[in-house]
Amino acid sequence: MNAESAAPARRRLSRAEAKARTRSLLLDAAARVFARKGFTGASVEEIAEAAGFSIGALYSNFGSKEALFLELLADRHTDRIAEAAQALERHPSGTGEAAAELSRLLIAVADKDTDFAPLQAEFWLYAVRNPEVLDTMAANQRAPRHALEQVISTSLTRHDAPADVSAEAVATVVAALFGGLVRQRRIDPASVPEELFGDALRWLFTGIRTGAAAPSDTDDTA
Amino acid sequence: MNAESAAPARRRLSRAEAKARTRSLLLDAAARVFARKGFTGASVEEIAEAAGFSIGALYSNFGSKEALFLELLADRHTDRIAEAAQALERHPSGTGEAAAELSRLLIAVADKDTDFAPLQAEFWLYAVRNPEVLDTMAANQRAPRHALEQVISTSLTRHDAPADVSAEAVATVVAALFGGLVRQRRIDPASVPEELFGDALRWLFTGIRTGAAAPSDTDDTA
DNA sequence: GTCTATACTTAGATAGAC
DNA sequence: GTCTATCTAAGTATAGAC
Repeated sequence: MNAESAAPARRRLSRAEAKARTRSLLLDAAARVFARKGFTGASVEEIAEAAGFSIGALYSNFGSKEALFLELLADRHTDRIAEAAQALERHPSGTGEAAAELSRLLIAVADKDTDFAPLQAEFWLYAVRNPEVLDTMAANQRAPRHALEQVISTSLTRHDAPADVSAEAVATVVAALFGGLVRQRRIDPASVPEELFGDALRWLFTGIRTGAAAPSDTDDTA
Repeated sequence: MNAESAAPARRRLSRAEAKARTRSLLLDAAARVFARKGFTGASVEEIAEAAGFSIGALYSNFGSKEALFLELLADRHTDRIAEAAQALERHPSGTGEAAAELSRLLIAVADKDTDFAPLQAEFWLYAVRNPEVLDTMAANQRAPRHALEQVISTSLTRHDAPADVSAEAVATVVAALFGGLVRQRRIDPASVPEELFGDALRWLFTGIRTGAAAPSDTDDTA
């Protein structure tokens, strides 16, 4: 029932360790409460209670409610896009199995990790309303987005895609589609069946291989 | 400076007309303030002031802040998806010009109508957190989504797309991609250049014509 | 039908006890 | 390092004047 029995093989926690643990628990609780109530709707009292601490403990670890939120925004932005990139890497052979696994990932995120999409929406809204953190958000995207871009890049070259198709553009499209479909599934699950994301990816990559974008580049001259 | 000079050829407003006008102005102001501050962050005082009225006038027209928000959610949900469908209808010939016009629409929505995406996000968050309005949101989507579906359906049959590709599925993908790219452009405009949406649509429809989704349907038997 | 003044509630943040 | 008590500000909603 006490803290010592919960720790696996560790002695009593040092002061620094205890504080770090409190911080971590507060951040976890904050992610849940912010996702469910929104940034302004969430109260520091509710966050502190959800973590099992008092308001005072929260303010002893974070300067303000906003600072707590910004720490989440900067640190815990582990985009599910990174997982998508890993899923693609696991299936270098054909696009069929990769597409199926990405479909499963989308369904899992939408249906199981119910706090994910609302928290992302809160981050996005905060960034749009507070332009000073726009860079932070863009920076957070960079790593997972780059991973996705790399996987897509090798896939494009292997399938002899037209040279004018940039992996960055495709990665942006895939990520946007992922986020859009996750949201739509929360509104109307029937409209986003399990295989839809995989089907869309197959359509997309087949179309890219066929070289559909090239003709548009010469439109200006006509 | 007074109300009479503003009205074109109309006499003094009747009581009912004046009240309807007040309601309309309050709804307009509410849309702006909710988009900029969020549902919980917006105060009825700020909404009333933005409309040029007092708090009392607001409560004389709406039962509560929530009722005002819900009226916006139900009535002013004129999705930009409907415009996308119209843009597609204007170019029945080839996909090239239609794709270009949809690209322009996306850029216009993202860059000019800066309140649109945040307000949609607020609606979505509210619906996710208050499941009793999920049906309302789904119902709001139906009309514009159906229009988009019809345009896509005729386009699919004209181009001899595989019969197992449903227009509903494609419409969902197009709408999700639209929303996702609009949001991404607000975070990092450079990552969503003007032609990206059009390129993605060309890839998508080329891939569909090629019949890329068919093989996945027989996976179960293998 | 709209405005002014106000009652009531909640939430963010701080200070001092332990 | 965390908790209890409290101060202060802000916001929803109402009641009665005009």
